[in-house]
Amino acid sequence: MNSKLPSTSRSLPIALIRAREGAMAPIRDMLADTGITEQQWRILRVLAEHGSLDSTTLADRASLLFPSLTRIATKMRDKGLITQTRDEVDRRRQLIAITEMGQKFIDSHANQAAQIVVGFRTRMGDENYEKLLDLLALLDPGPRD
Amino acid sequence: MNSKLPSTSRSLPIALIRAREGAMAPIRDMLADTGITEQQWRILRVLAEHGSLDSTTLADRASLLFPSLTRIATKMRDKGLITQTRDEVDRRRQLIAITEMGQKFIDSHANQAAQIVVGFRTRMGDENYEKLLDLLALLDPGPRD
DNA sequence: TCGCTTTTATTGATATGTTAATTATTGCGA
DNA sequence: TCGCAATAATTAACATATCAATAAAAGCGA
Repeated sequence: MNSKLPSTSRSLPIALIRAREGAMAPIRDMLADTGITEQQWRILRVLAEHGSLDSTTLADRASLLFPSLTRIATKMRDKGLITQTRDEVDRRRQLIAITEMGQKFIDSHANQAAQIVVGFRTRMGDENYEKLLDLLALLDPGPRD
Repeated sequence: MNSKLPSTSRSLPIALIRAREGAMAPIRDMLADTGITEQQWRILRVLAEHGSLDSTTLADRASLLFPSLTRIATKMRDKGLITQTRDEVDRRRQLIAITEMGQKFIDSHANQAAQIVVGFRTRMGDENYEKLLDLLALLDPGPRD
């Protein structure tokens, strides 16, 4: 038999997927009917926090693959949420910044988003919440300068 | 400003995504060039563990949405990895079982997959590993009852 | 400067995620 | 039994994930 393999109920990848579903559900609810997707929300959050960023850094911070970012950014630019400008020094590079409209969207949902976080902290306990973030960081592969 | 929102570097959803990337990377490497995707591997794993299952239960155990399962199952049947049979009592339902070919694929990769798990346990420490699974379970939204 | 390599970004092709609409059965109450 | 709500599965439509291939610009050594 395959007693070598752990039960799928204790499988780390599956546990991570299910946890993500649970963590994202309230945010998904918040974004429903706004026309903003989960990934677009992440991009706006990162830009609001760090200001203008080059594409590579933005993709890393928002945990998106580059090709995904390319396509999402095009849509967000068309919707007026971000701007894309060529780096005049290195014309291969591109700088992405949040627009006033994008910032307004963040502002108008900041309270609700913060409440969602409070909800999880309350539900799990502050200590567990912090511990979980620390343990997850151990699995984090990417370089986060 | 948005000091209400946590830094994206301590964002639970982003941490979960990045952790999943880290956890899946070795499995992705293992499956590369086999023609079996990550999701197909999960389905085979669940079927090998539980035997024949109806679609709804399978989707839940493999953490897949129903429409995704429909498409993936069709491909897996065409490849000879699983079988799909109508429930004769309730013709709406469908039973899915692993084939001998599917089981062989599991068997031929069980050792390698088990080694990957050992690697993570070693890297994080057994105690942390178990603790992480317990904490993730707190976020699990649970089966659709 | 020329040619080659590297880096950055886009595009292509396929698979999956996600919600809504649709179809096929079943179950149930008037 | 008829009609309709509920369930299981599929299909549609769009967005994203993922890897491969390509294009464009920059860097670099002969």
